[in-house]
Amino acid sequence: MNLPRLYEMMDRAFDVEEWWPSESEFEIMIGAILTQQTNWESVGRVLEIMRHGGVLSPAYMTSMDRARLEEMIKPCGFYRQKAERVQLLARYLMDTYKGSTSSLLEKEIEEARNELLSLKGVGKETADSILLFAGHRPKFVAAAYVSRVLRRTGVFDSNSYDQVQRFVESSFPHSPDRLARLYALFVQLAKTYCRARPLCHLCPLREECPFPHQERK
DNA sequence: AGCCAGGCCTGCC
DNA sequence: GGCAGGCATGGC
Repeated sequence: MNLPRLYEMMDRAFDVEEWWPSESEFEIMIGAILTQQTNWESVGRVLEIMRHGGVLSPAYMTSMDRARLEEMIKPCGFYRQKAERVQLLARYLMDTYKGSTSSLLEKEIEEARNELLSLKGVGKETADSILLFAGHRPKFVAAAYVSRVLRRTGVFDSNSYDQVQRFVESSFPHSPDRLARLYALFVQLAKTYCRARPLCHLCPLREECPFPHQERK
């Protein structure tokens, strides 16, 4: 098995259009933090409420009362950390770019990445998600799901974020759209059928599924 | 009734 | 550089 072939198989089996729905770059950035170790459906509900409340702008979020922000974020878990971190991000955008997200996202990519990484609560996966989905920049998100799928398919065996990222970026045609789609496909496959308890018998890849049909763990 | 979720930070080695 | 523990709510 190799990566282009795995991509074609997953692409035929899954529909990942509109996989990261959003109305603005800032909303994607906030969502990227809220979704850390958290079910996306919970995040979507919170974002919906925020959108409706007119909260989703750097200026407004910077000025918001912390306790009120925490209450809004509570359903996503880790709400104290996340409230602090989204507010720090908003404040950074205000102080550095007058609230313009594109000013950050359109900078030279490694420079933008390093700035994101310097923010509290923004690690590699979150920074790369923001660059890829909000900035449409060619950065692959080497999430845990990705290395899990690559290992089980025998395509690439490493748990190192940097190694997995380098592997994908160097062995796959990497326009932003393709990288985003590839990432979405990995997550869609892994979260649905290849967790701790594999559901291979339900997987739409069926006999084409490259995974060993494990029973458990 | 547990286990898991579209991670990150800190502290330690 | 890697690893353990903490962070917290909600869905299945």
